[in-house]
Amino acid sequence: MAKKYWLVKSEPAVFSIDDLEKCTTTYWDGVRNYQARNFIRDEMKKGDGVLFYHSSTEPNAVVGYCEVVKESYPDHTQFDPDNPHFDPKADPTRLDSAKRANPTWFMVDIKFVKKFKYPVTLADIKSNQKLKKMRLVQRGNRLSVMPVEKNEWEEILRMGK
DNA sequence: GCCAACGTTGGC
DNA sequence: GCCAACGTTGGC
Repeated sequence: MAKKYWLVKSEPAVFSIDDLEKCTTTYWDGVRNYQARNFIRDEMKKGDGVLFYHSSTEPNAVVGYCEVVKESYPDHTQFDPDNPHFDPKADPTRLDSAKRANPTWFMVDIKFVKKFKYPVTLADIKSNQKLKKMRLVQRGNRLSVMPVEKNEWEEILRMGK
């Protein structure tokens, strides 16, 4: 299976590339969108490259990249009423319920690889012809996890250094 | 803070 | 199954 490429969004006020650099490896929890869930559950494989994008900040930018180090497993935060990502529909009141055995939401582990010397801003991406087709810059795309083409990955790494 | 886009929910 | 209402995302 060929290596694939992804982009994940994070608000740096919540979790930034610096936070990832500090902890090195983390689980990517809290994805609550079915399309993004399917990418995580079915398609993200160990060794895949993941661009790390800061959203809702100034400037919005791809700030580095990381790597998938553990493939999909249940996102435990869906079951925890005290967690902001709690999902009452996924919640099994009983620990042995079928819902816990058949979870709705999944996560992967990602590991820090590199912080860009030059963050690749949203404006940079929009003004680069080679990146016109990126899902990130297509109309109304709110996915927090999305696939990236190999040539787009290479171009962004080239821009960020 | 505004608002467009779009996913989800719930009444029918 | 339709669709209006509502909530969230995220750029500006």
